[in-house]
Amino acid sequence: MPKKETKAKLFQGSLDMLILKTLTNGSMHGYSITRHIFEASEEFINVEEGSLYPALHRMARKGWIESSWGTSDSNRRAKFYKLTQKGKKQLKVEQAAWLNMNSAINQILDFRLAKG
Amino acid sequence: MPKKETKAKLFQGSLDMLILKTLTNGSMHGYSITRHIFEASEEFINVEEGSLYPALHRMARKGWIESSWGTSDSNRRAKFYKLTQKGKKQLKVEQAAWLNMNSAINQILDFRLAKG
DNA sequence: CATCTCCCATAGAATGTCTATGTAATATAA
DNA sequence: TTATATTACATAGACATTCTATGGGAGATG
Repeated sequence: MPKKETKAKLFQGSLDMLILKTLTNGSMHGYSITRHIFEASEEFINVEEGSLYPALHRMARKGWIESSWGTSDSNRRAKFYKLTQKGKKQLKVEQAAWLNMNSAINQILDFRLAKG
Repeated sequence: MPKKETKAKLFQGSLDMLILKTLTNGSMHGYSITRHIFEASEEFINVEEGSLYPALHRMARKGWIESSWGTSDSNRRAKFYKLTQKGKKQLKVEQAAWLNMNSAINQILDFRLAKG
């Protein structure tokens, strides 16, 4: 066996935020979004296509992102997504929630009984 | 309306870790576990009973915790759970995964294009 | 011309959390 | 002593999100 691939599973609920954040770097097509997330996370987070596309469609339905067909760097048909104002607001909301939950969880992980 | 209760939803996959960690403080019954988590998180994380008990049963099935009936501080019948060796190992695994994912996500959130 | 990489998409499984509901015993307040 | 609140366990079913698996097509590469 080549490598201990422990397949880092995403915490459910965090993908939207990662996509929104990635799109603050500018309009991007789906495939490219996963590449960015992969690289930005030092190859730790690999968003599966079966997670990505449903998420993008969901987010478009909610008005957080908008799509338009175009041509990718490698000259292929690709659907480009860009953040809407609503999406920018949503990102802020999700980042705040993330920070709160993050600190709450870390507090529990470091929790020590210091009574008396 | 009294308060803006934005109901902090748990990221799916983190509850087991919180329970395991809580039980490192010693044997505890279910209801008490949620109280501990609630207080340790500064009243941010309120684990619903519909989440808690299925989680406990799941974890018992996996051999991470063991249960036995006893009497609570308030003199009621309660099922006490304690960590097994397997559970302690599992906690380490989940904490490591949490730290990795945590740092990966935070990296993305702080991601800035610094090319050139 | 074959293969690889890029790019989109969906169905269905798996998982875990939530809401809602039910039960029951003890503690507390009226 | 009766009503209410709190403690404590439990499950069913809804819901949401991610995953695996699969399919297709078009341009790049050898």
